[in-house]
Amino acid sequence: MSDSDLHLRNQLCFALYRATRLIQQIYRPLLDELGLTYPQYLVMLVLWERGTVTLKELGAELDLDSGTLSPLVKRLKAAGLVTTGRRAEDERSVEIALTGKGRSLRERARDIPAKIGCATQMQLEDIVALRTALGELADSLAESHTAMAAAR
Amino acid sequence: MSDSDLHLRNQLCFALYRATRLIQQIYRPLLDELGLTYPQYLVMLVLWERGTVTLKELGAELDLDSGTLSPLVKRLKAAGLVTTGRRAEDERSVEIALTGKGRSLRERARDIPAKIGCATQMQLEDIVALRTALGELADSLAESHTAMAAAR
DNA sequence: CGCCATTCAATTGCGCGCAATTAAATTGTG
DNA sequence: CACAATTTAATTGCGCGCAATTGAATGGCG
Repeated sequence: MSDSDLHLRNQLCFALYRATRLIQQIYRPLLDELGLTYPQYLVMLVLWERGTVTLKELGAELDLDSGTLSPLVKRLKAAGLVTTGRRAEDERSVEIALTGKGRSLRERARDIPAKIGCATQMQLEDIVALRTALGELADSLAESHTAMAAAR
Repeated sequence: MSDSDLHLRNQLCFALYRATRLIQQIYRPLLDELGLTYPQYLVMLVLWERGTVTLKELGAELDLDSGTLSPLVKRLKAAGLVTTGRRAEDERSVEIALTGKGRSLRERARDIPAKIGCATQMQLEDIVALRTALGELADSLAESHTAMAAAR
């Protein structure tokens, strides 16, 4: 344990924070053309995979809660990309479904990953390795977090 | 280029986004004890290294602009951790300096990196490798971004 | 020197993230 | 069945991030 641990550039967390914001700046002009923000794009990715999801499932997939997702989905709805409605079997749940417009937006998003990959200047295998390492880190952090929450 | 590129879990960007938010959730209870948010903590790290910085230098270090930093510094000032003032040689610049209270807060922050390291469940060498990879990614993204901005 | 361009910070507006609260529907239990 | 506990969303409030605008100080150039 040394003082160097408190140096900004020695912190994994700052490296994550910086890389995350920089990569979102690469996405921004591409997503602007689709009229989406980055979190909205993530929601659309889930919908393009599944067609229909509940808000709760969306939250589990993205690690986000209703405080973030409710207003976000409301904006997607206002943009005509999704419809929402309570589930008949359980009226607590909200189901979110793609509209035709929402589904067709996927075509215009198709070339985004390639453009991003280009900006990273990385080999595909390095990207995959980094993604895998980050996924494992996130999983153990999620575990630590729920363990700490349970201890309270 | 296949459709799988549009799958959420195949995106490096989502792995970054998720890991960043999860690690900040580990920081939160620790920083709550110091009365800091995570971005405020980053600013304090820079100040603990340098003692005094201008807003511009702070922005260069953290990749943040005055729209984010001005109100953030105002809150640190309200908390009695820093003082601010215009530089005599150039009245456009704002200099931010630690107060005694701000400097002494460092003692209470000293054990945070170790606690975070613990939560990651990673070996130190793996953490360093990941941090290095993220730094390189961020650097090439920053380069792509300025290149694209210049093209406009 | 006079004037225009540049630099630097502050402000405004908007969309997240997230904690905390509220409200409604459902489930579990006596 | 009645009633308490749980689940699910929506809302409120606050602090970022970031684009865009504004205003003041400085630098450059004729």
